[in-house]
Amino acid sequence: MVNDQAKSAGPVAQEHPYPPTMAPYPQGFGPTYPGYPIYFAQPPDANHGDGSNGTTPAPPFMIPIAAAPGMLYPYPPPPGQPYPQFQQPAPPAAANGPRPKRKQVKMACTNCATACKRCDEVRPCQRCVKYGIQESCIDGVRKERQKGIKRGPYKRKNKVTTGDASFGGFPATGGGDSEWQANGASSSNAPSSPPPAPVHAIPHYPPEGFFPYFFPPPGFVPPGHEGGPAPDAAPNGTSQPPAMMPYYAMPPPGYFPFPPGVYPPSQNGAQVPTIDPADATRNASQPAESEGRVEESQATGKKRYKGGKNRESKSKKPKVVPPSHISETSTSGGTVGGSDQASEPGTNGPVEGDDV
DNA sequence: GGGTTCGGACTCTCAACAAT
DNA sequence: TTGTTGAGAGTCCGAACCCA
Repeated sequence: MVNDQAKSAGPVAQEHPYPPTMAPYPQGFGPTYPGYPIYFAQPPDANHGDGSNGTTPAPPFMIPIAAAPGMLYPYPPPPGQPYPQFQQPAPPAAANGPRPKRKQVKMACTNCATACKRCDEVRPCQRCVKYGIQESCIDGVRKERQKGIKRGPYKRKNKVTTGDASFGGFPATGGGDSEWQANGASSSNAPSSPPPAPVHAIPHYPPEGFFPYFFPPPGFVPPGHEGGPAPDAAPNGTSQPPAMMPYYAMPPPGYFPFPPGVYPPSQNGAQVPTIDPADATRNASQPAESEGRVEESQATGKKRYKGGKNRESKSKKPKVVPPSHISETSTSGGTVGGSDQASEPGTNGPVEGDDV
């Protein structure tokens, strides 16, 4: 069964409203070329400088690369170091890791909220456009949080004194600053079981202000956060990548980005499509969307609804359309689109204060 | 087979608390 | 005053169900 995203994977779905100025990566950089950043503020195009020397600043752009999972390459390997070869991530492996956080919109439109479907920030949202109900695609009204609710004494959690901030689901483990784990997977638990295959899934967005960096070459020991070598540096100079890729606010010593205009040519000249960062996040962790979700659902032991058509409406979120209304609208044919929006308030206008 | 419904997991927000 | 906690409120995944 295709889900909403899959169903909308047509032309409409391709028109992501963001990033607004995303431009295709200049042709000439093959999809397998690993030496460049996925996310550039300026494209490494000889025709586009940084704007400081009279060249035309190019718009921000981003490219997906077929790099090994967990690898981002803002900087090419140092001289003499070959570009590593990668394989596409194995979907099952990604499914074993913790699922990425689901990103929600700030406020879903009334139609999407009623239908419990994904919305987006723009109005009308893609879904409403798809179903031709953009007139009713408006933000709902968020209820005021009740004030004055007495809350019990809070239990202070043990403060983690490793001094590390965790970047959005990528907690640094206690062993050291550079001992990162993919998607928050802990390296300290499950000591007896063999470690899972290293899934170098990394955040698709490095911490703000940081640049992702490719795995150091053999023998390269990045400086630790406190000056010492990173504990997870590849021992004895093997090419075994660390469990987690470090981020560098600046290129590490000995590694410098190419100046504008002098990036090496591509290896195969294939065109690289642009991607939506949001989708990138989703896709990276869910290479095969349906498969991953099935597994994740099974893994979480998610109970699923077993009711019938006359099941009660959600207790948590009272629906604005009573069953009788659903039946009425679905049979009257007075709606446009004929989708799950048929029984939505969109056709009758937004129902505000439905639960007030 | 495609569309619809909606249970419930998941995420976000922010007031209540706790620490300083 | 600042930082943390945790529950309320909202989003939306995805399986069950419906219908042409």
